Amino acid sequence: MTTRQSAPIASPALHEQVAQQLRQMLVEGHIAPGAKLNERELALALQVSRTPLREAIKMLAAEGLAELLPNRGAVALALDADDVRHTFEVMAGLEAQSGELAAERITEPELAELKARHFEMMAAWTRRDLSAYYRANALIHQAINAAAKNPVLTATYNLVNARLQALRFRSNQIEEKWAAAVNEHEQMIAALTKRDATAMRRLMVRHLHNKLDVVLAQLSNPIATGARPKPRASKGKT
Amino acid sequence: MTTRQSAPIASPALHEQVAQQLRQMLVEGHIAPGAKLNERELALALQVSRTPLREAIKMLAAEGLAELLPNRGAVALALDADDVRHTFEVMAGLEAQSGELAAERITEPELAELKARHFEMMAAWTRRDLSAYYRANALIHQAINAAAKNPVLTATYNLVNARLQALRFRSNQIEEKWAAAVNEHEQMIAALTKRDATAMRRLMVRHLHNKLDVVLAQLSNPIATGARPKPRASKGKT
DNA sequence: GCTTGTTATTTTGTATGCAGAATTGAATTG
DNA sequence: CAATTCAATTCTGCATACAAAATAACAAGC
Repeated sequence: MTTRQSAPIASPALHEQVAQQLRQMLVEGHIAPGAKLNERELALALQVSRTPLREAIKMLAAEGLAELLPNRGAVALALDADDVRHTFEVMAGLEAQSGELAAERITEPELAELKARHFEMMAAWTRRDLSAYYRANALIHQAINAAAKNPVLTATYNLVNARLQALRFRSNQIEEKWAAAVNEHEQMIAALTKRDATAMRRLMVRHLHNKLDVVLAQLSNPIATGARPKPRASKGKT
Repeated sequence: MTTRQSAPIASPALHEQVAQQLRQMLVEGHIAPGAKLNERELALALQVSRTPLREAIKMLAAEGLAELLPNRGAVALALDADDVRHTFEVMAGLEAQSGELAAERITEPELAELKARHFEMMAAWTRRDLSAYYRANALIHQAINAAAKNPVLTATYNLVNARLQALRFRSNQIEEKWAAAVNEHEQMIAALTKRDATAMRRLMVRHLHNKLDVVLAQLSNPIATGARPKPRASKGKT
C-alpha cells in the first residue's frame, strides 16, 4: 500500500502482470461492465494457467473492480445509478481532502507543473479534443492528489477512481457543462496559488458534484457513448 | 463492494473463509505486524491446501493488510509512524464525511440507538473498562458511518480502518486525553441531534486528530501495550 | 575468527488433474 | 406448442505435483 519499492524489480510476478492486464482491460472497456470473466478463456488469451489468473481475479475483486459469485466465477464491476452517486460522493470527499492538503503543501515547482498541465488541457478544450482533454484532466487531478503528499490518500483515491474509470463515460460533453468544468479548474489553480485550503475544498466538492451530473445524464442516455450495449462481453468467436 | 447479497448463502467459498480468518488473525494480533506469512505453516494450521490460502493472501494484500514480496511470499502489514499519520489523515477525512452526511441523513431511531450506545460507552468509561470502552467506541463510529447511508463510504472506511486495527494500540489511556475523547463524543451526539453537519465535520476532524496523538504516543512508547515485541511471529516449535 | 563460496533444504510460484456445481440442450409430457 | 425434467457438457473450486528461487547450512580460505 505504502508504495515502498526500492530493490531491483526483477520481474513482476506473473499474477501481478495478469492483474495489471485485467485492470487495464476493465478500465479501458475491453471487458464490458457485468461481463463474465471466463477463466479458461482468459487464461488462453493471456497465455497463463488458471492459477495465477485466479489469484489476479481475487485481487481485482478485493479492489472492487470485479464481483465474485460463489461457484459461478466473477463478473466485471457494473455500477447502477445509485452506485455511481455513492461512489462520486466518496470521490468528492477524497478530492476535497486532496485539494485542501495540496493547498497547504504544494511546492512552487509542483504548482508550475500543474499550471503547465492546465494550459495543455485548455489546448485540448479549444480543439474540442475530448480524448486529449480527458487525459489532461486526469493528469491534473493526479497532480493535485500528489501535491497532498499522502501515499495512503493517493492509494485510496486510485482505488475508488478505478471503479469510475471502468464506466468509460466519454461521450461528447454538453458545451455548457464543459465550460463550467474548465472554469472550475481555473479557480482551482487560483486557490492553490493563494494556498487557500478552504476554497480548494469548496471548489473540489462543487467540481465533483457537477461531474456527477454529467455522468448521470450519460448513464440515463447511453446512446452515443463508447460503451457496448451491456450484456455480453469478449466473445471472440462462437 | 456494494454489498448486494440476496440469494441463499450456501457456504462461503473456502478462500473467503480463509481470508476472513486471516483478517481476524491480523486484526486481533495473532499474527504480529511484519510477520512472515508462511504458506505451508498457515495451510496446515487452517486445514486447507495452499491454493485457497494463496488466493486469500492475495485478497488481503489488495486490501492493504499484507504486503507481497516477489518470490518471497507475504508479510503482515507493519505501519511506521509516518504511515500511521497518513492513514489517520485519510481516516479523518472519511470520518468527517461520515459525520457530515450522518447529520443530514440520520433518522430518529438511528439517533436513539446511537445515544444508547453512547451511554454504554459512558458506563465502560466510568468503570475504566478499557476493552468494553473500545468495543462501544467502535460501535458508535460504525453507527455514525451507517447513518451516512453510503455503502461505498462504509466499505472504504472499513478498508482503511482495518489497517489501523491491526496496530492493536490498546494500552491504558492517559486520563486527560480519555476524558477529552468522551467529551468530544458528547458534542457529536449534540451536533447530530441538531442536524448540524458543519459542526459534525469539525468535531470528527478534531476527534481523529486527538486520537492520532494518543496512538503516536503509544507507538513511541511500546512498553505496556498488548503488542508483542515485533520481530518474529508464530513459530510454534523449532 | 570472520568472511566468502558452495551445496542442501526450504519456500514460493505455476501448471495440471480431479470433483462438484451450474449451465445448456434435448427429450418427454401436459 | 409451452413447460419441465433429465442428461451431457462446461465451468469453477480445490488439491496435488513440479520447477525455480531464496534461504540456510556448511566448508574452505584469508
